[in-house]
Amino acid sequence: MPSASKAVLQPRKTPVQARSTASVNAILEATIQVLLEVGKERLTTTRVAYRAGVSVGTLYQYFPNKGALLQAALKNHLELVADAVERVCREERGGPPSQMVTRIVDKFLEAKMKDIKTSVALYSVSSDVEGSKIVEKTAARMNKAITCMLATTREPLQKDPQLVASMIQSAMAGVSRKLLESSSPDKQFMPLKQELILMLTAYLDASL
Amino acid sequence: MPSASKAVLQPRKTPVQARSTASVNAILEATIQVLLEVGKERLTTTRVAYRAGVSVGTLYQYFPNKGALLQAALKNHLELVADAVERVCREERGGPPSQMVTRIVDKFLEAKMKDIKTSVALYSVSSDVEGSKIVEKTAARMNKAITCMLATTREPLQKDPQLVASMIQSAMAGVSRKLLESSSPDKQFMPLKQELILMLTAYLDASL
DNA sequence: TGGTTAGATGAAGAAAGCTTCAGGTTAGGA
DNA sequence: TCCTAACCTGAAGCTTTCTTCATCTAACCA
Repeated sequence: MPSASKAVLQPRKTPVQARSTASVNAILEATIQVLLEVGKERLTTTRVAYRAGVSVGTLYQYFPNKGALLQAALKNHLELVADAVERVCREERGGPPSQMVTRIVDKFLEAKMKDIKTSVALYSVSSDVEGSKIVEKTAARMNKAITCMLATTREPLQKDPQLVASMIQSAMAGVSRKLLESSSPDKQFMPLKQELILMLTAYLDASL
Repeated sequence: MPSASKAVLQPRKTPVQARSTASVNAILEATIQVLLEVGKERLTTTRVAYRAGVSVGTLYQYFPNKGALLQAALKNHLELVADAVERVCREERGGPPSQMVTRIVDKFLEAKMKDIKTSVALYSVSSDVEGSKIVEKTAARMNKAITCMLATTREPLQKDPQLVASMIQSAMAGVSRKLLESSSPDKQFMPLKQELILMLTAYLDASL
C-alpha cells in the first residue's frame, strides 16, 4: 500500500518499467487525437484506450478518471508554452524593451501555433473547474517571468510591472485565441503577429 | 404540421400565449442559474426545468435538446455585448480616435462585467462546436461596426482598418477574459481597464 | 528456472441523463 | 357555455459511458 490517493489529476500509479511509460504516453497522445476527431463531448475513455492500443483497464491504472486524463493533457500543453516564455524572459534580461516584446510574442505564438488544432481542442477542457485552475497556475508562472524581465529595463517602468505583465499576457492570449478560432489561422498569422508586436511596443514605450 | 425541424438551435415551437412565453424565459434564466451553481458538466435538463418551475416536457417543447438550450443562452448574452458595441460605434463616428477607444472599451467591459458570473459560466458553452459558431458571428458583427467607425477618422488609417479592428477586439477580449478568470475581478477592473485604454490609444496613434 | 511484482485485459455492473409520449389542464374564441 | 388548440406533466424507456475487478501475461531478479 505505497500511497493513499491524492485525488484527481495525479496518476494512480507511477510507471516503473519501460512498457508502462509507453502506455502512458500513448494514452496521452490518443487523448489529443480523439479530442481532435470527435470533440470533448464524445470523447470516451474506451475510445481513447482503443486509439492508444491498450485496454480501458490500463487507462484506469494510470488515470483515476476521465477528468484527470483531460487535465493531464491540458497541463502538458500549457507547460510547453510556459517553458518557452520563461526561457525567453531569461534570455532577454537587460535588453531593450522593444526586443523583449518582439521575442516574447514570437515565442509565445510559436508555441501556441505549433500544433494549432491541439490548442483549439484543449480550449474545451480549460473551461472545466479543474481545468481553469491549471490555466491560472500557468498564467501566474508566466506573469512572474515577465515581471522579472521587465524589472531589468534600463529606465525603470513608471507603473506596477506586474500590471504591465498582465496586459502583455492578456493581449497575447487574446490574439492567439482569435487566431486559433479563425477559419484560416495561417493567413492571419503574420499580420496579426506584426500588429501585436507593434501594439505592445507602443504600449511599453508609453509606460517608461 | 406547421413546419419541419430546422435542427438544432431553433425553438421547436414558437410561443403564442403569454404563459408559454413566460415558460421560455423562465427556462432560459434557469439555465444560467444552474450553470452558475453546478457548472455545465452537471447541468441536466431536468434540473433546469425544476429550477424554472416547469416540467422537463415543457422544456423539450421549446428546445429540441440540451445543446440548443445552452446555445440559446449563449446567444442571448453575446447579443447584448454586440449591441452595446454597435451603439457606441455609431455614436462615435467622426470623433477623435482616443475617444473612440475609450468609449468602446468602456462599453465593452461594462457589458461583459454586468453579470460577471454569467459570462464566466457561458465560456464553457462557447467551446462547443456550435457555440464557437455563435461566438464567431458576434465577433464578425462587432468587427464590422468597429471597422466602420474607424473609417470616419479625420486622418485615414495607414493600414487595413479591419486588421486594426481585429486587434482592438482581441485585446479587449483578452483583458476581459483575464478579468473574468481572475479570483477578484472587481479589484483588477479599474487598473486593467485604464491600461487597456492606454494601450489601444498608443496603438491607434501609431497606426495613423 | 522459479517466484514475485508490474502491467494488461475486457466483460459486466451501476449510474446517470436525455428524450418521449400518452394523457391531463388551461385559455380563448364561437 | 362549450370546444378546440395551446400548453403542461412526469414516469419510464433507452442509450450511453464510466469504472471496477478477477484473471491473465510479461518482466525482472535470485
